[in-house]
Order: sequence, then C-alpha cells, then structure tokens
Amino acid sequence: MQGVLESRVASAGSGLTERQSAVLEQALRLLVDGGEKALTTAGVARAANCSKESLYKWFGDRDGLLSAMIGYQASKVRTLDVSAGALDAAALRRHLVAFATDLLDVLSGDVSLALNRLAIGQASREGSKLGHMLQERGRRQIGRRAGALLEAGRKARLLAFDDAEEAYGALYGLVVSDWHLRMLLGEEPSEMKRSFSRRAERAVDAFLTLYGKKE
Amino acid sequence: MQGVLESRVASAGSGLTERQSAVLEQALRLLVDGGEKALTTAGVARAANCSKESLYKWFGDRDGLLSAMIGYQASKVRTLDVSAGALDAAALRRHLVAFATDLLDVLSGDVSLALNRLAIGQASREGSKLGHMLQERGRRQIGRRAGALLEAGRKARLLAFDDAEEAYGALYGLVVSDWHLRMLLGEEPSEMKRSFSRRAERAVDAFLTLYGKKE
DNA sequence: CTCCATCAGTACCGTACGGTACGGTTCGCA
DNA sequence: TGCGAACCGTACCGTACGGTACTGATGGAG
Repeated sequence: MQGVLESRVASAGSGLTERQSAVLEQALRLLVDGGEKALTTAGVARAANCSKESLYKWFGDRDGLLSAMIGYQASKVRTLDVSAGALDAAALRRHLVAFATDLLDVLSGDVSLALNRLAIGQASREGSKLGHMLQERGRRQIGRRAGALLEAGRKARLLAFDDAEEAYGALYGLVVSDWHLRMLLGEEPSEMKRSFSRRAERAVDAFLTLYGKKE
Repeated sequence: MQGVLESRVASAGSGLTERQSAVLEQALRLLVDGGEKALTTAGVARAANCSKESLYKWFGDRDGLLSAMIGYQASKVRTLDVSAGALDAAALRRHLVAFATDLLDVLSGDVSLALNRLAIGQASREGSKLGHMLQERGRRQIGRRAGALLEAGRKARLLAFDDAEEAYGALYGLVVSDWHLRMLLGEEPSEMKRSFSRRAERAVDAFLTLYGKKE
C-alpha cells in the first residue's frame, strides 16, 4: 500500500504508478508499430509483462486504456513558454520559425500520428471522446504558445491583427497546409522532414507579409 | 449473362453493375452512419439485400470492398473545370472564392469524412493502399482544378508566383487551416458550416495579398 | 512466522467477424 | 418446357478479441 503511494508520488504527477506508465509506454509502442488492430489487451499484457486482469483493474476498460494513453502522452509533451523578453522584428521571426518547426516536428512524430489515427478512427462512433481529449490536450496546448507569441508581437507593435484566432489559423494553415492529412493517410514522412525548416521559414515569411506591421 | 453486360454498360462506366453500385451505396451509408466498425460484410449484405457470397464474388475481399467504395465515390464527384474565359481581378477572386467554398463543402461532407477516417484508420497497417487511393483520386482531382485556376490567373497577369505547388499549398492552408482535422476528430461541423462562405472570402483575400499582382 | 494484498500467467467464456458452403428461387435462353 | 447461371438467404466454421475467474508466487506489515 505504502509502496504504491511512493510510486505514485514518484511518477509524473498524472496519478499513475511507474508500472502503469511503463505499461502505457509499451501500449504506445504497440500502437505505433501496428496500428489500432495491434493494440489488443492480450498484446499489451504480453508486451508489458503484466496480466490482463491488472490492465482492467488499472484502466477499467479498453477505452480507459486508450484515454490513459492519450493523457499519458500529453503529459509528456511540455510546450516551453515564450521568453517574455523584449521583441524586435528579427527575434519575432526567429520565434515564429521555431514555433513552426516545432509544430511540424510534433505533428510528424510517430506517436502523434498514431494517436491521431486512433482518435480519428474512433470518432465516427458515438462520443468522439478521444478526439476531444486530443483536441483539448494537444491543440489547446500548442495554441496557447502560439497565442502568447502573437500577443507579444502585437504588444511590441510588430504584428497587426484584430482576431487572434484568425491570425493563428492563418499561421497554422500556412505552416501545415495538407501535410498533416497526407502523413495521417500514410505518406512516407522521411522525404518531407528534410524540408521542414525551409518550409517553416517560407510559411512565417508569408504570415509576416499578411500580419506584419510595416514601419 | 447478357443482362449483366447491359447493366455494366448502363452503369457509370466504372466497370460496375447497377446492382453493385447500389450495394456500394448502401455500404457507404453504413460507413457514414456507424463508422468502420459498422461496416461488416453481413451488415452490408443485409442492408443491400444481397448475399455475402455475392459480395465476395464481386469484390473478392473486404479490402476489395473498401477499395471499390472509394473508387465508386470518387467516380461520382466530378470537378467542373474552370471556364477559360478572359479573367479580370474580380472574376479571379470570384473563382477563387467558389473554389474555396467547394473545397470546404467537399471536405466537410459526410461521405468524405467517413472515407478519410476509414483510410486513416487503415494507414498504419502495411500498405496504406486506401490512403494512396484517396490521395490520388481526391486531392489530385481538386488540385488540378486549383492548378488550372492559378495558372489562368498567372497568364492573365493577376497572380505572381514561381512555384505553383507552393501557391496551391498556401491557398489550401489558408482555406482549410485545421478545420479538416477537427472535423475528422469528430467536432460537430454544423456550427462551422454557416461561416464557410465568410471563411472562404477571408482566405482568398489573404491569398491575394500574398500572390496577387499589384498594378 | 503468518497474514494479506497485489500481481503475473493462464485458462476460460461469450460474442462477433471474415470467409465458405449449401438449398431454394428467379430469369434469361434454347 | 427444360437447362443453367446468377443470386438470395442462411447456416456454418475457424479465429480472435474483450472481459472474467482462478492459481500460484512475491513481498511487505504486524
């Protein structure tokens, strides 16, 4: 009992035992390697050297396991906040390019693609609970970083926009375009990844053309 | 035998009998209503009043059925080509707005979302054959319309761009942003659809700011 | 040392699905 | 009228999965 408590404290604060986190790690690995079809309770139990009974005790249900996987992965990705230092045009551009590159890197990541595929596949049936989780934990998170960055740019009179949401949408669209969908559909991302930085710069330049304040 | 031949001729030229097209129609309906989980061979047979044996005879396999569904749906969507008349700035903008609105309408359609979800769910396992089909039959198609439109704009000295693919990517991103993904994840599109036309106009204005030739 | 909780491993159950086989029916054709 | 192909409806088979129950081992608490 006490042992469990210690482990729970030692974990990432997600209310998960180290053991449970390790199980989720293996489950994510299975999902990445073989898709949802490979994510069976027996498979997870075998891969993680635990019993199915424990799986059901910890996560209650297969859906509970999926939710826990999303929550666990989201808890691992920490988006560093923008340094609130004084901004000039060059620094803003650098920050925007860094944001764009990070965005492309995150979206093209193995685990991100696998979880998005999982949630999308689950979205048709009633609930789309996983979709909401991904949306809330993922987009909200990265949207906040972008929002803060854009707001800082406006405060420094380097950006001009009325609707921050619209500006963020334009930035996102210019950066990502249809690449995310193409990767979700299985297009090999190895070719793409090389041109990420160039793509990020081009997109940021276009964004600055649209929303940058000319002095 | 002859009857089959007649029916085949009478169909949309996809090499499909009317009966088979009707079956695919029911299959699409099942997929839209209940997702991939609801798309069972027995379910399709029941919904289409045909026997499972016929399903396997016509489509060979469950994957064959899925491929046939994508091909059938793609054959139904015909993208009207741009009228090659003389373009002025207003006409170009109108055409671009029409394209953007159509794009949003297509992407938010029931069947499109369901098929994309299906292909994405299938993408992790070996092949991603469905993903390639969707990519080829869907995006190529709509990309050609956009490409022709952009090229016409350049010929009329209304647009300026070096890389047509890049310009198309910018247009697509500005129009769609992350809405497609959000709809795929299950976000209710009823709210969104109302603002499609406004969104299309805003996106086209931004695109023209980026690539429009100032006179 | 004893008790008790937890957990791994496995066996088990019900169900549902993909795929096949078979009897009965319709319909074009000779 | 009789033949044969296509087809519907259904029954059937093997398998695989989600979920449960049981057994034995481990390890900490009193």
